[in-house]
Amino acid sequence: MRLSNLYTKTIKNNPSDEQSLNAQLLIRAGFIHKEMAGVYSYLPLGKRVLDNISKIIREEMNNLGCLEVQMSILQPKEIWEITDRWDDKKVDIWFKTKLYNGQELGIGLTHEEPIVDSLKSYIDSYKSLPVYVYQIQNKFRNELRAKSGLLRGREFLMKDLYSFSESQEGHRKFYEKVIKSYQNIYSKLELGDFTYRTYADGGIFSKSFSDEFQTISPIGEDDIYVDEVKKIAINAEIYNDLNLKKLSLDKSSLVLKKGVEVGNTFSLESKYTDALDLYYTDKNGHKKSIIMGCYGIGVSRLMGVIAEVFADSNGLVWPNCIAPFKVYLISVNEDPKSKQKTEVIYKLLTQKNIDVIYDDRDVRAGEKFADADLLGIPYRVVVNQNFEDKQVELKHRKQNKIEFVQFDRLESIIY
RNA sequence: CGGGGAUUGGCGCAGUUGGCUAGCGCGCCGCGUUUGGGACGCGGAGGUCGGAGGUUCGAGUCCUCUAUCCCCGACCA
Repeated sequence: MRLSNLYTKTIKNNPSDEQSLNAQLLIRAGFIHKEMAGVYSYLPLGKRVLDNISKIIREEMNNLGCLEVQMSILQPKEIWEITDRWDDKKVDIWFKTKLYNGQELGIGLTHEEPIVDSLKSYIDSYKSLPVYVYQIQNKFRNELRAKSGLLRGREFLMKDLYSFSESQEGHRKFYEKVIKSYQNIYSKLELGDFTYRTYADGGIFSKSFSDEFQTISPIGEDDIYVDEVKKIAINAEIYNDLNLKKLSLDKSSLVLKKGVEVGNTFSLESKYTDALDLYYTDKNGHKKSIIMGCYGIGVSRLMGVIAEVFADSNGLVWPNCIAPFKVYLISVNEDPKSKQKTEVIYKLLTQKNIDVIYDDRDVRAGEKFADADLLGIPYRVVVNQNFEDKQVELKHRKQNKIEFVQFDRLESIIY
């Protein structure tokens, strides 16, 4: 993409209506636009990051044999009344609306009820189980207080996976596979070293713990006790002697930290499936309950967390795999032929399917460097006099040193 | 929902004890000089001060109500 083609632009001042680093930088760099408190639009650059994160999650889900669906945002109230989750006194974060005929509708805040309800049309026998189905969609929650930029919004992108198993053993096995898969996702996003599987309250439906994935950051809302050796943690909400014993955690090796919940997995037993009358018939012809699990990852929240934790004083720093572009290509004005040469390189890189932003603006080099840094593009390539020897200047966003490499080698360095 | 802070061109801000044509920086447009870390000069465009009501000869400055945003707390299937 040519920068001259990008309608967004960077700004030097932090917006006055945002305190959190992630929102400040993402707005300054033109990744997101604030519509109202807790509601953001994703601009061309931000959309690419969001899609790249989704892609990584999607790959992992597909590897587990999960199937992606797109569910409706508008929800009929009847199915929610069955599980007693329609009443505002029970679930106080609903956005609701009405048809002209007066029929009440909910704006999807989660999708357990509708997915279970829809499966009734297809699941009746043990032969059709298990079912693993996921969605990556916007969810809407009327939070009393939106905060921290992308970390707690009223409209946000979320991946939710729902599993339906015929037995506890089957469920348990799959559940642990999802945990593994989540760990892969956080590793790929370069958050692995400081994202902890964290035991948390299982909720009213479950005797067991639920699992949260908490990324350590001062901006986090959760207090968690971390065992840095065992690489697990326990949420302060359930921190007590009994639970420590259950989890064989030793008080003396736990450190209190702030965490951002970037994922959550629940065992739901058969609470929703029973309630909504989704059963299956086993080999012996007996009607049996279906064991359900749900597994969420906040995609837009992850974008905020990553922006937040990797940023430096010059701006954003994206991990390679989710950066909106891999290369920020710059021509310099001191060399009169630089622009022509850069055009050539731009075309070559593009042909090789490398995502590159070509800063073709007629501005001074310093401004381009500053923007390259602010946008957090992993590789900066500058074309100057050295190109006569097929050399271009290469700089990694995360490092300060500049190296000169043969143009042909770029492809092997950039991935 | 309780407490605190904020709201003035696109963005960030300043506006004395109410006083005459509401300023500054960034950005934007034009011309010129520059050209490796957000250059500089000159010339422009652009705001009626979140909204409503009130006090006053006179309100961005005072009063009342209200909306929105941020932070802390409560809350977070």
